[in-house]
Amino acid sequence: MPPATTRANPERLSRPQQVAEAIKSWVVARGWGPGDRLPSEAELIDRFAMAKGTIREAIRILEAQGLVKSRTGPGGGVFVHRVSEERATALLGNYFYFQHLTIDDVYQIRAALEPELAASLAGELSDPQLRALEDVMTCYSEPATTPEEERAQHIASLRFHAMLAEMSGNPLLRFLIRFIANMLADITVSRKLYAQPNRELWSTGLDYQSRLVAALRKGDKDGARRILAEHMHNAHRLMRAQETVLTQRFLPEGKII
Amino acid sequence: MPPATTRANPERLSRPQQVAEAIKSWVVARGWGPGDRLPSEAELIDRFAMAKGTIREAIRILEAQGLVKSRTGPGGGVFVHRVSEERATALLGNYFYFQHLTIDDVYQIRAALEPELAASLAGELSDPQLRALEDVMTCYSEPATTPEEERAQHIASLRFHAMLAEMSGNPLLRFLIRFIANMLADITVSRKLYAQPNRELWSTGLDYQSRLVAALRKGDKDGARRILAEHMHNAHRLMRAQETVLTQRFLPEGKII
DNA sequence: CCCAATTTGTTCGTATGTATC
DNA sequence: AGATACATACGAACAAATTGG
Repeated sequence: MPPATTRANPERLSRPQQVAEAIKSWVVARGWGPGDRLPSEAELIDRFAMAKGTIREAIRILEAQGLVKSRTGPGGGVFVHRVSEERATALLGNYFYFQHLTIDDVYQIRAALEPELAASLAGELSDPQLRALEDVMTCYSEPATTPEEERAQHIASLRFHAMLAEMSGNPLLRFLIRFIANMLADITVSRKLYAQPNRELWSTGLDYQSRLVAALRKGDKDGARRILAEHMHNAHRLMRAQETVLTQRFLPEGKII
Repeated sequence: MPPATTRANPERLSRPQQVAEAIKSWVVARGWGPGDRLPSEAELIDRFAMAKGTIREAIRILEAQGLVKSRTGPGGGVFVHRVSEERATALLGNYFYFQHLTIDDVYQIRAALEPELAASLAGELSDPQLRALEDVMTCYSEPATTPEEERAQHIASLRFHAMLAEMSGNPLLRFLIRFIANMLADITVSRKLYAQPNRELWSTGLDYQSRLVAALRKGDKDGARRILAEHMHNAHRLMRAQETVLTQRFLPEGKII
């Protein structure tokens, strides 16, 4: 059993949970991977000597974690599935739903991670990749005239960062930056009604990003790091000034960015 | 649109999934929080006009995500539950089970985050907190004589970092560092049998950590940042030298650190 | 200590939906 | 179109756990 090293805590697992854990152990022990088929419902009922409902609940647990997918029909069944980034993002988002994150919290992380990302990508990107980044920048080549437009530009700007992360060869860095960008994109900006679009946010953001792409193309690691560090510092300052608040809601599974 | 030969819309949700999403929406819309009770199984069966099994599967989905807990008996029921750090760690670990993380990947993140953590804590810790850190350090005040002992010291050293993270007021930073420490603690060190315990790892690690605690006590932010940065750089180098490999396995839900 | 009420947990039999051949 | 193989859903009954009298 997976928690063979079960903790002293006498917290018992329900039977479906036990079955789910047992199946996970099978998968690991037998080296099964994405696409491999688990025993059919009927077989599982036999092997575990449990009722159909119990087995089905176990499958649901694994499915909710993103570890399996099931298909009906002949040749169907339950299959091991690589946990998707969307699922992982949604599940981790559930955790932070109950934490109170502030703008400061989020930007402390961004300020630490994103410059590192930029440095690691400098000189490593292909021309199509660099052009793809420039394409996103065209979404905000003109200053926004309404708060709605500005919000759309803000999201596009976050997509720029998510795309940058996507190009990293480090899966951990990639996930973390994209996760944070998704959280920020999911924010509703609470702003006084008379507030005008922030031209400074637009112009400095655009300036930073074009300088960044230039540094990336040149292979200037230190420059890229420094530019993004400044960018983060500035974005943090401007976000705070706008009294942006992080609203608490469950992230939908579909990715925004 | 593509002909019928292509697979049917994969976005279709099964009924239990629909119910689970609907319940999540209720919780958010009505502002329910941890401890609040969901309608009973019987009520849900009525409201959704679905069979008991279907409703139960929906509850299981929410439970697998760590969002609810259920209790039997009078006064029992299904209750909204704050997603625990352990659960979030296990769920996110499932995602990285299918990614191939290298030591380099992990240390790129540690090198970016941990110095920032140290700087933010300098001068902010109470005497009991600083003493707690020093207590953990006593676990490796003597050099290890066997590979097993060295492994135990390595884990204790990771606990030091996890404790440090625990003291941060930033929930995001706290989670990320503890998550990574847990992953590293879960690693099995694959080492040639004739390899001797690495005295250098021990002595430099101990030295760094005591200098760090001193800087934290003194409130020397820049010093703390620099010490931890050097520490990470060195640990990275030594881990690579030892040909440590990241084994892929599902993290058990119980926290190691 | 037992009993009764309440609520989730489990079982079984049957029927339906869906994809493949 | 029909047969087959699989998951999906339903409903009624029973079991187990917890609380309070």
